[in-house]
Amino acid sequence: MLKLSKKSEYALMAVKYIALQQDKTCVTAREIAKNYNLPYELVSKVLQQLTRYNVVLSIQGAKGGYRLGKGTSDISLIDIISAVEPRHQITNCMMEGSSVKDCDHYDCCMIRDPLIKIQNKIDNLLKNITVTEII
Amino acid sequence: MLKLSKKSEYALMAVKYIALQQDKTCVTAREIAKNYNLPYELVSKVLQQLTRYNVVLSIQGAKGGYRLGKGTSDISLIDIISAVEPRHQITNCMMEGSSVKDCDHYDCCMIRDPLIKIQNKIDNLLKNITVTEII
DNA sequence: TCAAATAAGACTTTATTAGTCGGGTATAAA
DNA sequence: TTTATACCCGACTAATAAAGTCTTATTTGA
Repeated sequence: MLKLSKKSEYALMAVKYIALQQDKTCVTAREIAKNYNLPYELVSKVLQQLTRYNVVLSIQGAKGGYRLGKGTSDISLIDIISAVEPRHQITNCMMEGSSVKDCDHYDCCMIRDPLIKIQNKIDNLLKNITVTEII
Repeated sequence: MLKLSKKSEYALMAVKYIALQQDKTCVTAREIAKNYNLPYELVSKVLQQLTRYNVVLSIQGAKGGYRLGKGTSDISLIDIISAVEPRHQITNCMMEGSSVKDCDHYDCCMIRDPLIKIQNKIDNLLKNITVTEII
């Protein structure tokens, strides 16, 4: 269905929000959730995943929160989406080390090559849009 | 997750299969299902949807089956995918006539415009690949 | 020490996708 | 005119994935 998950949407919103508040030392998950009326737990979870991939960095404890891990022009949309959606591939068979076990038609599949090309094009598309462009 | 549905995969496989058998007057759903070991009912359903959108045309009755509705260079991947997956948009809010009811953050959404641009780029990508290119 | 914040994972609910089934219609050929 | 083969269509079920909730632990500034 080529549909973006809520996680990805929330991640994009969160990163954009943080990017727009760069004057502050950091921004809390609660603030983002409140501002956009999103479930706090999910926003929180998404930010934790973004932290693991260094898209944002976290400051723990009271007065803690999140700030960007790099400059806005160094964060591409693929960084954000793949952080929260590690298996964002359009089909199972194009994941790292995929094989017959991921697909009943691995051997006879006639559409894998074209799909891999499409996957690469979509990835490039998302790679070429940075946070700078969306703020 | 930007993942393609099985329906779309089967549709692509079916169309490619038919395109490769153009010497035959038509190809049955059963033949396609057997050849790729796909569930017949699903292949059948997918072909019916492709028929509605004139991607293929159906010949009813005994000795019936399917053949392409247009030339291979006139069928793009977006034709095939949108036939079986009418709501293939990356988010709900970019469907024809979408409004506040489709999204809790329609009014305050800060990422809609960039996402619409991405949607358009993906659509163009799929529009520019025809069946000719994948056979 | 306390309050506010992140971290992490288990769990539940809901939505979507995938697959199945049954009955209907069309048509070539015996 | 009967039969076999094939498309047509919608309802249903099962499986999977996404979305959301809850609980507990850890960090740290005041």
